[in-house]
Amino acid sequence: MPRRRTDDKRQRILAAATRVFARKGYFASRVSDIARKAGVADGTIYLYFRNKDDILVSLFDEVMAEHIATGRREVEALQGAPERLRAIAAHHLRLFGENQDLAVVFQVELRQSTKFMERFTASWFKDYLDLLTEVIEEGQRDGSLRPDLPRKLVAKAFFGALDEMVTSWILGRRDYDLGELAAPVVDLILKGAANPVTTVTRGGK
Amino acid sequence: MPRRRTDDKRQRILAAATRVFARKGYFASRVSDIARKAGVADGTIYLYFRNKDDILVSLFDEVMAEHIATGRREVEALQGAPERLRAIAAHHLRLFGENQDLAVVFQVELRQSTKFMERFTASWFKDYLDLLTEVIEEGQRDGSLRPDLPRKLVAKAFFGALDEMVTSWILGRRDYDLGELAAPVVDLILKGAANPVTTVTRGGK
Amino acid sequence: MPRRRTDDKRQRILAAATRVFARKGYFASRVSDIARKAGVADGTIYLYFRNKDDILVSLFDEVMAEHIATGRREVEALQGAPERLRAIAAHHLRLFGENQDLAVVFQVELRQSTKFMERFTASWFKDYLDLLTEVIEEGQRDGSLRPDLPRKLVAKAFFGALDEMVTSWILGRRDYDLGELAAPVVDLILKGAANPVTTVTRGGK
Amino acid sequence: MPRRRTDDKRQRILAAATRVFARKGYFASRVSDIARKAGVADGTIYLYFRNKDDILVSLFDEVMAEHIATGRREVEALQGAPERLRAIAAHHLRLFGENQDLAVVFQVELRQSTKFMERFTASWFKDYLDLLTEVIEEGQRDGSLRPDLPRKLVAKAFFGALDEMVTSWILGRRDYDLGELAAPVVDLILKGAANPVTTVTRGGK
DNA sequence: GATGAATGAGCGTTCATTCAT
DNA sequence: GATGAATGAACGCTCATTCAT
Repeated sequence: MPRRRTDDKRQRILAAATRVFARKGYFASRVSDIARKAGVADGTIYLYFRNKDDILVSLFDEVMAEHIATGRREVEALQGAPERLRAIAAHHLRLFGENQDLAVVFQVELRQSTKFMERFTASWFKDYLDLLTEVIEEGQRDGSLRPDLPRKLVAKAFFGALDEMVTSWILGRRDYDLGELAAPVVDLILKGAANPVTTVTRGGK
Repeated sequence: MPRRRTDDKRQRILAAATRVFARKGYFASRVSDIARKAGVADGTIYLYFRNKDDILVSLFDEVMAEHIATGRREVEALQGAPERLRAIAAHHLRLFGENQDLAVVFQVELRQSTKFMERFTASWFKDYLDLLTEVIEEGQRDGSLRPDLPRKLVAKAFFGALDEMVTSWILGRRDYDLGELAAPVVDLILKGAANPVTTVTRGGK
Repeated sequence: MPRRRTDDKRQRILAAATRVFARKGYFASRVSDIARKAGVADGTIYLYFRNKDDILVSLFDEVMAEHIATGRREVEALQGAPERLRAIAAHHLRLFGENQDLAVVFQVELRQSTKFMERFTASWFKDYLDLLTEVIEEGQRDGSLRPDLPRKLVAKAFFGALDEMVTSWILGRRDYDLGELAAPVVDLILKGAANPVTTVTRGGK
Repeated sequence: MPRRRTDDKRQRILAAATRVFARKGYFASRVSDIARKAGVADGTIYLYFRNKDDILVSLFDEVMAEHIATGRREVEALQGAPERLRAIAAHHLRLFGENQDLAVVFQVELRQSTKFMERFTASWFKDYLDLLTEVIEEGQRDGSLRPDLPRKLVAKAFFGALDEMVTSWILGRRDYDLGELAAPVVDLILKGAANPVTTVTRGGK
């Protein structure tokens, strides 16, 4: 067995875990299933991860760290809250639409227990919400967004809407392109579902 | 210990299960924990439920059946999509705000596996989404809602926003009233986050 | 529910137990299965039997007591060991051939444990063997049977041969008449499998 | 405790199981009893056997495979059906006389359910009966055995007689040598229990 | 570093038996 | 006598983790 540069093995284990968790669920997945799929011995897993939980947590931390960073970079390259929210939504939906196993793990398996949920809330979710809140705050400051809505609430609602798109898609037939929902979702969140014509007409009087 | 006859026992088991699941998580909860809390013998649980899964599923089915029915009744008593959406949001947030253990079970424990998720998606969630979709459809027909947005997408986004309010609240300090978020969430979904002033500015000449 | 003369119930339970044990095996049979088949409540069983074991043991004791008595009576009506052994064999094979459930219980279920085996050895089997031994002893005394074979051994071999006929039949397709094996088995035990012609012819020369 | 590698462990488990099953009976024996006696952890049992049933079945299959092979070899080294039947009987009785725990398992525990019985009938018992039937057939062909008796019936009666010797011995005080019964049993089966002198004399007159 | 055999704690579920009615 | 709801002890098996090699 050739000694590859370490860490190739770590990646193989994470990739294997993503598939196995997505297909069988976290609890039903055996550490030995992951080991087999990764082509390593059971014990080897424990050279790279503290325990089974740590695999799930690491999987999540590493994937998310990268994608948040990317998201933040993209956002900084754009001007205006609407444009930025559009970019974030597109990024979010594309990420999961293109990595279905990851989506399942993220939308379902990661939410097994308050233990994971709290961890995820405290780390990645907080960062993500902060990013959204900053964008919204800026939008409120520059007048593109209504100043009377609580920023955090808007951020959560925006996330909730995106999150539900992903979950629905995961649990359904997945026979449409998840990424294409970005535009209408952002449109809804920005302009609202109410008919402006009516309002404007009346107001225009 | 007296040999009771009927199914106040069933209710006691469900109530005990709600507490135990909420505090320890579904997997970490032992059937014997539930039995002890309900004041019955372990075996008695199996006179009322097929197995541990069945407790969770029944818990969910029974609570939700009632609350959907209530929701639908409330909706029918009101006129206009905006009013109705407001009622649904208030109902949704109040339900979980007032039953925190139930909220934890519903937001976290029930979503831990695709098995439960799919069940929940196919039954209660479908009904709920249908209710929302009908309300939205009516709103589009009577002109109160924009006709250019896909109804299902609006329904999902609306649900997602509410769902996220509950989850955030559950995982946070719960130091505010969940029910009071109904108004701003509905306001956001109806009017949007974008600043109508911009539009008005043009009109404001 | 009419109060039949007691003991009809006991018989119904025993009959039900015979069927249930034969079909599912003693261990896999539930007391509640027997109760259902007998048309009584679970608890009622315990008014007639001490416990599950006691059902099997009673079943066995009662059936066997009768059949040994019958056997003994038949034997006493006949003259000569050969005739008597023929009658016993016919009786034995007919009993089980005509009561297949009983045969299964007797050949298989009753032999589950040394506990049952020892009980059965000490009671019915001992009586049966005594009967056989007496018949053989008489045969040896009156010159119809070889005096040089240990009586008990002949009795056991005779029983073993019959027992194996029943067991084979039970486990096989049961597509022949068990009772018809009585004649050849007795013929074998009496005259032996060796070819007498050869011996006699040569010796007769 | 050192981590051994191979399957002296398997043998230790089988040996332990034989003792435990013989002493407590199959059902009353706990997997943990076997593990303790074998000096391994409970879980280790399941590295070598599928489940508790598999231990019993394997025990049986492995022991019997060897002994049938030995029996067949012995038979082939001898001439004439009588000689061969004598060898088989001696072998059979010696095997169990010298392995009392095995005898108990074989005569009692293995016969506790039609499940095991059918398995045993279909495999080892069939082979054994085939061996006997072949020997008998040859004897009928070469004139040493009566041609008018059904071969299979003789084989079964022979087996039944031996089997009963073992069972009686097991359930009794075991205060005689089981192997020494081979000669009289074979003598009985070959020459019969009837008094030939009487018959021949009278008939010869 | 890598292996994988061994470990043993842990638990859902069954079902014979009891006993208040 | 009869019922059947309730009891709770009992156990086979799994699998995350360890560690001698």
